[in-house]
Amino acid sequence: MNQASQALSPRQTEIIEAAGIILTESGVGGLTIKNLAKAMQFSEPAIYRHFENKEAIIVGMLQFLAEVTYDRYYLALEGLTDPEERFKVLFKNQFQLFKQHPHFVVAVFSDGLMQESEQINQAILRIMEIKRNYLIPIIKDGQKQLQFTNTVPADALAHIVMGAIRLHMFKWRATHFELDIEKEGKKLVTHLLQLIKK
Amino acid sequence: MNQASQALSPRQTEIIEAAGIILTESGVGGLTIKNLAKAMQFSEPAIYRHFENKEAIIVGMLQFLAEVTYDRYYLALEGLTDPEERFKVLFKNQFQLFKQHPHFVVAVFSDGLMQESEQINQAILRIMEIKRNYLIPIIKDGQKQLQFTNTVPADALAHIVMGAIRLHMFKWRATHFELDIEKEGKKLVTHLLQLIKK
DNA sequence: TATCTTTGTTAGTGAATACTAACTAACTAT
DNA sequence: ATAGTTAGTTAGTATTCACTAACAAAGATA
Repeated sequence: MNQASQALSPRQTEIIEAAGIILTESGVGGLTIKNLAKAMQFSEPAIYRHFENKEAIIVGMLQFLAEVTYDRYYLALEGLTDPEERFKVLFKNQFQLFKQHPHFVVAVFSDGLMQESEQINQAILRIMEIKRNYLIPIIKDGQKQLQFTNTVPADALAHIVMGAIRLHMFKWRATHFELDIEKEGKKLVTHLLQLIKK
Repeated sequence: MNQASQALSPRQTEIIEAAGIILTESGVGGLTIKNLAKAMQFSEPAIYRHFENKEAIIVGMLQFLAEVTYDRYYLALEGLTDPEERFKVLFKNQFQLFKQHPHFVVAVFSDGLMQESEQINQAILRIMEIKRNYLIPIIKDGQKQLQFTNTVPADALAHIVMGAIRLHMFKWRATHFELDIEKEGKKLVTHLLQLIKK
């Protein structure tokens, strides 16, 4: 069995993906070892050949999400210099990513996953931090170039922007992924830019 | 036993308050009938003399929160006409309310509460709607009086504002209610106003 | 060929959960 | 006084959950 933060085996990846599908379709309450085993088409104990316990599966999923997020944003922003363009691309990529993997949204918003696991708690906060670490330099850069407003500090702007995006995804999930997250998201990003531009 | 959306008996109110305390201290996972009975200092079956089932307790709590929210904002805004002042007072009141009853925040953010209960889901969305119904007229009024920007539609502004406030409360809960929600909240409201003011 | 490792199986455990059955003491209305 | 209602009790149920023990088959390795 692999250790926590090491590379995942193919089987582990499969299990994590199955967990994601269950999460999307049945919510937190549906994510049981029994359902997971059924989805994998093998017995419950077989799950424990690949993960120490249920917590490790969820942490693995969140860590995988964190890595995918990090890499994806890095690639997308590579070579771009204009703050407004970087801002747009960052969120366009986020919406694309979540559209492809809606269970990521369920995972990040699912409080029930936490319960009493500090590890899971931390993993969720880390994903938010990754986003923040991309966003803050973009905003600061925009402020320096006098494209974005300087009347509000960069971290406050980042808070407002991230709050709006989070709420957007919350609504998307509340509608059972029916609204067009990319189209509506693009509008939201435009509005956000109108507000923060000078 | 009282019906769902009727006035609560004193005992029901006590149970709901106990549920709130448990929610704050132990999270969603801690909110069991056993713990609730222990907090009430009587046996588990006695709970069922006052509520049909666990779902009814949670729905009762959320409905109570909705009513308190609605009444409180109404009183606070009574007589005020200036949009900026109404905006400030609305959120000041919200922060005060949540500071007094931190479990409300846990309840509203707790996805685990939902699981498969459409009733609970609806109750949470209704609380958000109440806030929105207060906020939108304030913003529209501010736009009409040319105090707030007209470059972004009122509902988009409301979305951005509510997202920022929600994230603020999320962070407050993530720090186990340690940060000063009122003080930091006031800063956030100032920043929001700086953005949306002409 | 013989042994070890990997990855699956069947069968089952203990703990927790929401909830129920049956009973009872105290209060209340007639 | 009597009968009904309210609000509690003890004891227990069925179900679900994460997880374990013991075993087996297949492939890798010596």
